[in-house]
Amino acid sequence: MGQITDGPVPKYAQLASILRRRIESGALAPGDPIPSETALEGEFGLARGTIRKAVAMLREEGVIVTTRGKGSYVADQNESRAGE
Amino acid sequence: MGQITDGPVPKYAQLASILRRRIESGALAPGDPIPSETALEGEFGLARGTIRKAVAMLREEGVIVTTRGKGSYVADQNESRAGE
DNA sequence: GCCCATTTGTACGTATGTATG
DNA sequence: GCATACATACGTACAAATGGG
Repeated sequence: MGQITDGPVPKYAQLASILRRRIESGALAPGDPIPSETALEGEFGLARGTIRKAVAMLREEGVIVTTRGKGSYVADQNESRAGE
Repeated sequence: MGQITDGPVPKYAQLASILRRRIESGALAPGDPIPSETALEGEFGLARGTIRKAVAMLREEGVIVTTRGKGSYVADQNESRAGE
């Protein structure tokens, strides 16, 4: 479950989908921290650059908010979402 | 001597080799402190992240022992070494 | 106990090089 | 050429532990 597979869909897009589902399902609630890039590296066996691309997608969607030196957190529902 | 060079060998691996030699040669004896990360930055002109990778290698080899807030020290010879 | 400097630990930001399809 | 993916490397920020005064 939640495994990244080789195929036509880029790994970073797959990871973004997995994290997005965790949030939409409520497994990760607003204010909750997203696993760190290092943790996600270990969990999915991806390079950090790939992790960062996935996280950047969610950030652009307004799903998460990132603070340098601290981490990424699930955004509040009424937070502004780009491109909506 | 002991300089880090550009090339196929990663800088963190080069630094790990240099420190390992200092220990194996006796220049650093069991119980002796390893220079702090800041000191190694200055001595070798490397970023802290690179220093930390080298030190992590030696720690995994069981060559040194690290305590947060104190520093890293040359391990005793009969200290357990992973993967031996 | 409290401050403070030092040191390690953790985390994100950015850039570059290599390899592959 | 371009996007993907990995690895290396440097920079910056925040956090926690240690020890001295």
